[in-house]
Amino acid sequence: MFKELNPLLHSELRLAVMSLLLSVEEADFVYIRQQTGATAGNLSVQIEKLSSAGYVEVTKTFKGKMPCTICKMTPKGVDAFEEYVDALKSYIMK
Amino acid sequence: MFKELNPLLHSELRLAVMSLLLSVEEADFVYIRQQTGATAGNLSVQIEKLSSAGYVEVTKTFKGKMPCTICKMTPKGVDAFEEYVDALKSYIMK
DNA sequence: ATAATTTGGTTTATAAAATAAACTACCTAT
DNA sequence: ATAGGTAGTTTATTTTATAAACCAAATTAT
Repeated sequence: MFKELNPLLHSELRLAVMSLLLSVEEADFVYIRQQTGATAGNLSVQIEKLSSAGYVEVTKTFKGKMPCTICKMTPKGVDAFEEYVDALKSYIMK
Repeated sequence: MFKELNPLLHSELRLAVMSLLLSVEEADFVYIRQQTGATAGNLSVQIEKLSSAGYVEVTKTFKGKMPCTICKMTPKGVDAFEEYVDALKSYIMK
């Protein structure tokens, strides 16, 4: 009847991050923050969750002398996202 | 960029209940429980939330001698659901 | 008849999640 | 040197979801 919704993706901010990364191939912390409107603290926590699930790969570099955290979706992340969208459809399509 | 997701609907069980009620016009507690696989306690809490938001109308009756809680989607609930689905699309359609 | 069991729930307690506030470290301009 | 900004992280608080415990009435078994 209703498919299970991956709780890691069923979160507004994490879903936004994933959606963003799906379309841009790579994005840094500041950009994601701007696009989502999230607070830095919240974003930091949620990216860490996506990272430790293996859905996004996080690389810490520097842009000049400023730290720069780059995020990139993994193939596993793409799969999870697609499965989530598919599951969602069991709720929103009648 | 990303539309806000109504937090009342962005919950697996409440979404399932709403989705169900959208298609059946009216359903009792036991039926919803069967279809969603939820525990009675969880379902009771979530229906109460949908009810106090005015998204579903709850009528307590009896079927024979057994209590029977009937739920029915309200127009406000339909609107909220549609808006939620629309908002979701800002995340899942690229 | 009365004792267990089941049904249809509600209430309360606990676990998990989201969010905000506070903090670190480093840079920049005054 | 200190005041303010950037790029985050950590910690604490609030909210939410879920499960466990409970209740009342009905049913079944003894």
